[in-house]
Amino acid sequence: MKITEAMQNYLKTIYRLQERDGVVSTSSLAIAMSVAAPSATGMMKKLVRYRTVRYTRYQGVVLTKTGRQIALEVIRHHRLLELYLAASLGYSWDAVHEEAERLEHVISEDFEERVFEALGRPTRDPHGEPIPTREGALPVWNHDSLADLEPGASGTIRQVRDSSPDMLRYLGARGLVPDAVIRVVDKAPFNGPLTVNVGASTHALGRDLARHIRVEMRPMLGEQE
Amino acid sequence: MKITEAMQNYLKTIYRLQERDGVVSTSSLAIAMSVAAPSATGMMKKLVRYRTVRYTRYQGVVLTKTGRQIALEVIRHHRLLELYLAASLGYSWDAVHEEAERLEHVISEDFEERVFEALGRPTRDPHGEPIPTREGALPVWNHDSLADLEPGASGTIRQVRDSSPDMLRYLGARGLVPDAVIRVVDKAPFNGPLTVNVGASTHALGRDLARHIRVEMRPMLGEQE
DNA sequence: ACTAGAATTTAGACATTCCTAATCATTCAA
DNA sequence: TTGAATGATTAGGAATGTCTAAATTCTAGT
Ligand SMILES: [Mn+2]
Ligand SMILES: [Mn+2]
Ligand SMILES: [Mn+2]
Ligand SMILES: [Mn+2]
Repeated sequence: MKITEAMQNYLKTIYRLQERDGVVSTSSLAIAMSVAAPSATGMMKKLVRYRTVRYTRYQGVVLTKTGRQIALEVIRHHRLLELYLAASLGYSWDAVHEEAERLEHVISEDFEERVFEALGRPTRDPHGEPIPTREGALPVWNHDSLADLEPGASGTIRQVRDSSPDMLRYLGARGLVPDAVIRVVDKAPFNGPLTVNVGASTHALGRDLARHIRVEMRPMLGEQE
Repeated sequence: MKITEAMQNYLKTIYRLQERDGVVSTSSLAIAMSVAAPSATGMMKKLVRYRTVRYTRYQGVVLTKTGRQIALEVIRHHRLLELYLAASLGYSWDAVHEEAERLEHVISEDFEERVFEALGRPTRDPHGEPIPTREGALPVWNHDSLADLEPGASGTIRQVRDSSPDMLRYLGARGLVPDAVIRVVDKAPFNGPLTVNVGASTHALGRDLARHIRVEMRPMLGEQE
């Protein structure tokens, strides 16, 4: 009754898709996992045997409580590792994901605990994502997407959502990282770019980029009428 | 043409047995790998296709140059990881092996390099075993087994050879670790225990234990007649 | 309500790595 | 020199995780 690495990856992916879509379809899962649809169907049957998902033919899957716990355990490993690689081994934030993706399945609980303590019991990873607790609790934040802010709005970047290393490098070079204070100067119409202020500099950001950035808004001054 | 984790483990084990025995028999390999003999035979055929071993039916195997390089690469990962776990995460020397055994197959060359530098380009692991260089060079030391020393002999412990966590804990608690200075006080006959001096204390060690300890002898005083 | 097209599942296959049972080769001792 | 014991290989099969091709089910548009 061992949870294999493949099973862990499916559970982790189902967790992510379920957050986004509710019930998870076989095809969306297959695409997210980069496998053919029948592979996903086959794995669903296996995950049912392990009581980690509820699955109805042609109707998609959702995680059981057990499945969610396993997913969160793997996500905890992943995010602790990302932070450890960045903080203790000097990895850049665009390089941590790939390495953590393989390590997450092989570290022991002892390793997890030592890293957790070495990092000072952190709660967020280098991209600002919350780190699940040992008990599998995960704070749900609902920050605004930078793409939804209007000119004049300002706040603090809280998360830069999973994106390509290239995009992360681009954003990082411009100071668009968690905890940076940001202000929207302008927002061009027709899905045009946002002009934003970060620190001393100003940047034009396409909507695709802006959508990946989550901001905790500061209440706007002079809006209290 | 990917070298799988199973292949890496076989190559590593063949390397170790070849150092000890020369040509490696299927059965000794199977025992060392904790698999049935047919599994070892099957893997030999596969390793031949990858040109990592030379194998003649009923005659055993030896590594090719390629096979040896791969084995040393994995051993480098293993020993760097053992040292890193001990030095940077506070693992005790009896716990590092198990964790390194799984991590060694999944770390990147980048991770290897960063750990190597973080540790100050080390040359020996927590058990005193030499760490192969990036290029796959490995110094061959020929230290004496503590079991072979005679009363009066003294020297420095250089290696404590692969043994059980229990044994390592026992030896560690008594200061019998690499770089410790040791002197043989007495050696009981009939395969009896050795009485040794380490630091300020004296211990009686059975031959089985003593065989695992490798010592660099100091030339004995007053032996120059 | 039908039906075409999309989504999903089933069928069958392959690569890995391991196993047990049976067969074959080697070796050593009489 | 021969045959029994030991060691090694072959034969056949299971589990895992993937694939393509074919069949099935669902869903929307008419
Ligand atoms: Mn854990
Ligand atoms: Mn992350
Ligand atoms: Mn390496
Ligand atoms: Mn070691």
